[in-house]
Amino acid sequence: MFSNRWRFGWDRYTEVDLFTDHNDTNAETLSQAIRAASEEPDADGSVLFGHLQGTVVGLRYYTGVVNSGEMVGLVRQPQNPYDRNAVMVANIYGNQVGHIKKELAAAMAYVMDNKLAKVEGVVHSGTKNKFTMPVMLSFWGKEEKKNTVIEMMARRGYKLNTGGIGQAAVFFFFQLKNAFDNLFEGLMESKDGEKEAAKSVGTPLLPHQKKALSWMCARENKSGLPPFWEKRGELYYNTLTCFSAKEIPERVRGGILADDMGLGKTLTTIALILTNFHNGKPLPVETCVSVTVLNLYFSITVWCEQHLFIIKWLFACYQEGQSSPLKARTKKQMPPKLEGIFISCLLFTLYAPGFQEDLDFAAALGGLISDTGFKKKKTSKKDLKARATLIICPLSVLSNWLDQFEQHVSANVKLNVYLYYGSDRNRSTKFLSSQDVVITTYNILSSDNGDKSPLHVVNWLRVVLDEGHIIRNPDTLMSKAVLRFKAQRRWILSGTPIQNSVKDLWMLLAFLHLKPFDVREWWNRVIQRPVTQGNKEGLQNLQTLVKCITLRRTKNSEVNGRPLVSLPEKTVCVEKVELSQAEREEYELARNEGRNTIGRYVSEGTVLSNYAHVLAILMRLRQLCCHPDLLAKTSTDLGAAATPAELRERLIEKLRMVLASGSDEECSVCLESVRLPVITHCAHVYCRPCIAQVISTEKETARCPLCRSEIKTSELVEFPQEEMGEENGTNSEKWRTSSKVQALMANLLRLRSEDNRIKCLVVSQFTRFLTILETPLREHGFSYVRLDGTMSLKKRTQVIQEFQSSADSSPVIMLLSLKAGGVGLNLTAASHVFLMDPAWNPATEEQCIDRCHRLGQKRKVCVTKFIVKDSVEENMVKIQKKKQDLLEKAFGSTNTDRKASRISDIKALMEL
DNA sequence: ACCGCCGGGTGCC
DNA sequence: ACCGCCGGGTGCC
Repeated sequence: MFSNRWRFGWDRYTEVDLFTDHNDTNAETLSQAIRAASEEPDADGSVLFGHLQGTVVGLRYYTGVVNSGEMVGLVRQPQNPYDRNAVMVANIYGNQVGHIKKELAAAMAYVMDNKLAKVEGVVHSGTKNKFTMPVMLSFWGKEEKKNTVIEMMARRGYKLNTGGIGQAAVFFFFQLKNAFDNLFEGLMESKDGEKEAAKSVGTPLLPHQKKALSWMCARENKSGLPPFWEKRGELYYNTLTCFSAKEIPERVRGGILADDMGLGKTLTTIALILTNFHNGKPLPVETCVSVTVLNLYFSITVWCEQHLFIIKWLFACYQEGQSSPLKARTKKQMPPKLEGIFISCLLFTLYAPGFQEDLDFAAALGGLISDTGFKKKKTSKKDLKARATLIICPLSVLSNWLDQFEQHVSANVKLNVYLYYGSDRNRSTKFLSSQDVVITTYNILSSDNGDKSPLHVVNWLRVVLDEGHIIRNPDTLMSKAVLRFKAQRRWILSGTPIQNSVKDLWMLLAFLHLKPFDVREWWNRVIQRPVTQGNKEGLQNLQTLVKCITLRRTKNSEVNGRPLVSLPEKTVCVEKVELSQAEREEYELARNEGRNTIGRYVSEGTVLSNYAHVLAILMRLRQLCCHPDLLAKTSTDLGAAATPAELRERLIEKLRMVLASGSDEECSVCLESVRLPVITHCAHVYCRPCIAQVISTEKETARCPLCRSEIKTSELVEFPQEEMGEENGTNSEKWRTSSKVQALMANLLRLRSEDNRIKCLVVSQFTRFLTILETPLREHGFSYVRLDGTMSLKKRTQVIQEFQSSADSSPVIMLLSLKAGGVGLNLTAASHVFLMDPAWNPATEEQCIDRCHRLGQKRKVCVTKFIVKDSVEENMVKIQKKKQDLLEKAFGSTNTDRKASRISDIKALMEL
């Protein structure tokens, strides 16, 4: 019988399958096939064409089983020797279940091979017999392919059931975003208790850091069931995919630490590395103490009679140790009886200077203590030899990691940290594996790609992705590289795990090997599509999933009723500024003019279609509040454009006007400040991805969210690249002051007279205003630096370093553009913040203030907001308050609400 | 495998 | 006996 297997090869002898355990090898290739099949371009714009009841045949030849309700994967098998149209059916873990019946397979093969549709299967009723079973197929694809596919299938006698397919509701990002904000909130409750860090961690941990450490250790050590798995009788059952397995599903060892910036993710990670080695023991590290002991041994043969026997014993052990494969470090725990001698030895070193180091002996001694003193438990399914933790971070924080290791690891502990960076980096895998920590950057990763890259050969104990949201795009080289690491434990550190949409999460879960969602198809079907279609259940599942693997605390979180971190007091005061006679006259003129125009729009009901103009009017007023010279000279009206080129020119001009001032223009789709701005033919500005999303969802019927004019992707106008970041020289022939400038200078001079080392942030949305402010600062001899969005990364870090320096010569003022820099910016050297002009979005202001009011701030922080009396600014502040209220109860607000509130905002601003 | 399909055996009722 | 019917053999692609 056994030989039949070979003789008959592909033949139909059932023995073949009974003898072969292809669960492992075949499942892997099938999984790969499914993965490959679903790694097609994003299925985002897909619509459901229809359903079809099909049949899976040949069940008896395969080992894969399917439960009622379980999803299955459909993979084309063009190489099948019996039928080149074959479509294989596999379960979630990639075990083959059977084939699609051949006539249906022939029809499907055409559709699948020509990428007309993606076909998905669900087995609704359980297996009635051993030979075939029904499968519900659904066809998904681009709207324009829909009819082709339906006709195609109909011609072969398969009528797609298109009934009951409702048009998916169009959900804008912000509605999801609200849900996401919630998604990552409150992930703190009832996690584990606190855990003390190993002794080698030199910095005492704060309570919330001990909690994080405890949670992280538990995530690495405990072997409970992963999310959505439960035990049902003898089987493990996945409640989402309805898949069940005999073996306990592999648990994700790791997760996402999504604490807010400044709560000490780095320190906690360092503590984790030192505290949780194999079997929950601390990382064995060399300590100077042990080295000293050996020095002693070699330097003095007879030192103290009462210790001689121990030294002899140690030496004996050392020799014995030579023959056993010992861990080459001193474990932190040592037998109590030895502690005495270690201390004695330490004391002795004070009297016996000039010893040579002998690391070999130290290493052996260390190994001996752990291996002979404490017998290791043989619990290892895992590779206990894995030692090194690989940390990948953006270049900008690399030095921070090195500093933090320096700072937080006890002085007497020697931790091997290798910086895998630069062209002469050590590529020896043996060397890398032997390190305690290897640090590298995402850039190195994308160049050090390929299977033979040293980073991909090493068996890591742990891989940590700092600022892990960097890999959210799965198409990048580094994302692909990150998935191929061999590691036992995987962590993602990120303050902002979701930036735009659910899609951002997939890469993170794939990196963590959260099965089955590491295969894109299952993720798309179970989470992404339900969620983007606004399915409550999908969102709930996502929430559960995230909750299981994420720890997130914000600066405002509380533990046992006490704030996580206590920051110095922060006071915010508003300083009302009176305009001068001349300024007031100019302002009133502009205001009346604008008020008339907007009033007309309001009564005509055309506010939203003239939105760009309304914004321009408001901008003009806001600029007048700061400084008369801020006014943009160019202000062409969008009249009837003669030619397309002319229209384009005018649109660009509009866009330039909105952007040039550096104001915080907000996209009406995502309600964030615009990224990659584009302007529509109706002159409304959006982020390109946001408006592209709207257009792709609504297709031909797409309309501008603000004015409902028809919009097309081809008609979106971008800002010409060469003009980006171009900063026109100020027309500073004759500089003049303004009331706001005066108010600021009065404050700065007063502060300097109190303490000339007080550092201030001076913040404006208008970069040109910052330029104007430079003149009086120079005149009064203030040393200042400037940070705005136009500066290169290198320049930025340099400026920040200068400003943060405590040297007497360091600048005391930073001119800061409101939007410049990421959230990570650390400007704790400043204790005073001057906000020169109110922002539309109060969160932007908060974020800016938080750059100095954050962990590390030692002084009280004083924030001054300058607001011009009787002006648009005062009204903006009122609306800000209202917006904040709205934001707090963010859920339930619909797009129409937002539009209505926008119109009423504008009316309020103009006091109409 | 409680079906369908195939092909050989068979042939009034 | 160029059909129908019966019953055994058989069975994914």
